[in-house]
Amino acid sequence: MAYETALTVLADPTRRQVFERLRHGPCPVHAIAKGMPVSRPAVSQHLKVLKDAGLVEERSEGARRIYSLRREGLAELRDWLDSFWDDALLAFKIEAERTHRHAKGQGDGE
Amino acid sequence: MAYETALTVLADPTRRQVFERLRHGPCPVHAIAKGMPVSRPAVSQHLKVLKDAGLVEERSEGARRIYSLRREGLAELRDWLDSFWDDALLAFKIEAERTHRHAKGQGDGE
DNA sequence: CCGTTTCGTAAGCCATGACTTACCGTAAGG
DNA sequence: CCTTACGGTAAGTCATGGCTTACGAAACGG
Repeated sequence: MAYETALTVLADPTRRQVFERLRHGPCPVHAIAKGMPVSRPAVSQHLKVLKDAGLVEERSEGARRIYSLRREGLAELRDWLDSFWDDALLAFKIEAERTHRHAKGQGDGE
Repeated sequence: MAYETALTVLADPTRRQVFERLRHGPCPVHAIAKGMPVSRPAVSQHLKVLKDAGLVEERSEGARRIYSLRREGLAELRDWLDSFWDDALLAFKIEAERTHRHAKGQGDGE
């Protein structure tokens, strides 16, 4: 799953709350919904989105669906963030070069 | 700035595009807007949001405002992501304990 | 000085998506 | 069986927020 998906999905506060609720460990839907400011169907909808994004996984246990965290779903987002630090040095180098030949006239880029 | 802010702000595709545009280096507004699917005012609005979130910074240079990346703005989000890996071991340990005394009756949590 | 470039802000429109209630299956249990 | 717990899905409402056009203000250039 692309980092864009994780970003979009985790942007919603309620959905993030659902997600964080699963840090403690696997949990059935009704238990997640309890202590949450929204209705149970709303939680179900959030869980579906989280599952489609690969951020949680679901297993059936009789009548209940037990949801649990999928930390690998965060991997791509983490990598994306890391990539910014990677090219920090690169950007610095480029800017240093530019400064050297103090090109002022066409410095706007693009 | 809290990680929630970075998450919310970077969730929008267009705004993310603006943000990524600055990876190459500082850039005035009109240059960012060029080659973007939206109008210049839209870009300005995105830049304001990004600035308020501490993800970019702005410096005046004559009539133009030069925007540049602020990688520190991503730090909290990175830490938040990292924290999930931190408690992965912890959760594993807890679950292991639970399995040991095979507590079945009150396993639902909460 | 007047026109042009650069940019921010205001107002208004409209699509997206989060939430609700209502309903329908399935499993457990008397 | 019939009832109750559990949970997914549908339909409809409504607020959030991203986009546009229009305008105003500051610097630059002839």
